[in-house]
Amino acid sequence: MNIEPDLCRVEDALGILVGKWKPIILLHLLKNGTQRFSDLKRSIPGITQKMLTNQLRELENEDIIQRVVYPQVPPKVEYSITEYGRSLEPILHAMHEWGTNHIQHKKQKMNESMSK
Amino acid sequence: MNIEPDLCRVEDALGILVGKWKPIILLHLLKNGTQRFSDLKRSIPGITQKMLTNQLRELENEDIIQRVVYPQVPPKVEYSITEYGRSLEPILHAMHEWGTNHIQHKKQKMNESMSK
DNA sequence: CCGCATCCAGGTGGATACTG
DNA sequence: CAGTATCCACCTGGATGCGG
Repeated sequence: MNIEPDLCRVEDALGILVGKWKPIILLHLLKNGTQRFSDLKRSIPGITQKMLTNQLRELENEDIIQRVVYPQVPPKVEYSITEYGRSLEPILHAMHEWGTNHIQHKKQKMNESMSK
Repeated sequence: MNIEPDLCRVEDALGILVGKWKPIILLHLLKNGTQRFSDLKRSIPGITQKMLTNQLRELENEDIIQRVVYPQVPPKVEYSITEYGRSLEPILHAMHEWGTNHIQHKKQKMNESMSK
């Protein structure tokens, strides 16, 4: 891994995952496969239409997800992870594992300082 | 990996890495070991004292780095990665690899759309 | 040498209303 | 059903100056 600012690419990966709803959107698409806009909206409590559209566009621009429009009334738009997008899965998984362990780690620290 | 909002811990890991200078700080400490405040400041072009202090504090609060103050004049403060903090290294490494590949992927997409 | 306080610009995300 | 447009509150991070 190169640490020089111009050669370090950690930020590039980070930038794609960062966004209030991006991880959860990706996890839904990874787990459930192709989903309609309304499916995602229903599955993600609290998200607004604006933000869902916004985050989906950004992921689409990076070629992480695919958007398919069916020209019909009422409209139907399906989203799915691209083959390329799947390459992010190990990273998401590693972060989930680490995060889960981190919760435990913090609890321990808490207890240690309590019992002083 | 659990996808339920309350059980998904991707955000927890992400939150620790997110911050304009956190990845670069961590990479410096991982690569070079213990560093003084002024060492880090010099190694990271563009960072201000305020932000360096700020980001170091946040990492310290999560037990990722350790801060040691030598009570002397002029002051001397050393920062280093904790044992626990090292558990983030695989994730940073994976993100760097992915990011490096992503640059290539984007170039390909560029060329494809150019030659149409 | 290291850190804090203040002030401020810009970006991110939420609420709401409207369109094909 | 899916998306756009507008307005606004908040947060992050940059500039600068002071202090032990």
